Amino acid sequence: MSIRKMSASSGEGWIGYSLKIAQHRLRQRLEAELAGTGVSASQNAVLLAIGDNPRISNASLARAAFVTPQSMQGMLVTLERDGFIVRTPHPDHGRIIMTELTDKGSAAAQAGMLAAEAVERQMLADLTGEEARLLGDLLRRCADALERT
Amino acid sequence: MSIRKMSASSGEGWIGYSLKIAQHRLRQRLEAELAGTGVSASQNAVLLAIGDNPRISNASLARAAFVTPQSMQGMLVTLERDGFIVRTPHPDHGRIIMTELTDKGSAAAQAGMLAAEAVERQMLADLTGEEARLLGDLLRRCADALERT
DNA sequence: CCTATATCAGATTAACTGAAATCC
DNA sequence: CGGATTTCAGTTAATCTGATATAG
Repeated sequence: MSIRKMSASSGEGWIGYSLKIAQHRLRQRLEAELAGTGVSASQNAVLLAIGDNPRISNASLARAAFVTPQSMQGMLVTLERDGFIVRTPHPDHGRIIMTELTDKGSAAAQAGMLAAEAVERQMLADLTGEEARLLGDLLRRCADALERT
Repeated sequence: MSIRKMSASSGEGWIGYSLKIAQHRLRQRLEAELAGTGVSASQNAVLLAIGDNPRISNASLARAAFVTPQSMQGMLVTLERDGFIVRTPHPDHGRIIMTELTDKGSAAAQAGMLAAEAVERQMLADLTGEEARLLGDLLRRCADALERT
């Protein structure tokens, strides 16, 4: 019952497939690298975003991550429950809640940053600097092309 | 409460980030394109794999998709419930169950194929043929590099 | 006995829609 | 009133680990 080829329609030829595989492996490697820190790859991305934009609101975070406010809300609830962030109401604006990293969150973000760097390095290990730069450029152009309605 | 920049650690500079965004948009566009067919992008990938490998087993499918047999099992249960596939025991081998597309499943796979082609075309719209070929090559080399333990 | 296959049970994560309350 | 923000409630998809049964 071997896998004969997975040819034609379902696979290898498509660049979209290569994109999916590369991203899948990148995520798996990052999850493995983050195993000790107690945060997932997704949570790590959120922590890094908060570290760069202290006191950011849930709605802003959601927009930045291209998800609904409800989805981001779910992640923030978990991160707060686990002590990585604190959320305090905005002093002036009654509805907005500011999200900041705790010490634990900062430490996790720091470690996550190193993990992300290590995985990125591994991913690009076989590419020249020029090839890496080109890859980033091509990916951004693909993302832009996909955004057009 | 604008997003000022999302600079440094959390974003734009990283190729891993560009990879994630490109794949995210690709998936979103494909989901939109598949909206009428009643299958998700993940389900579509499974249908195409079955179309290419009739009578494939769950375990083989799982290996091909890099997920656990349990995960694939869940997808197959849903696809069978919705009438896209039929699963019949292997005549000789008692344990193996063969998965095949129904007429409905074949039609969905056909439509999904066209949708995937359309989205791939849009993604590559701004790239030359040579650039597209190069992108595929670079992505495969990244995926290979990430596979090394 | 060992391996592969299928499946059940349970848990988690991350996403969604819909609805409601609150603020500016 | 309109738009933005937060949050609750419910749902779904897709993943995981662990345990079980069976076939070869």
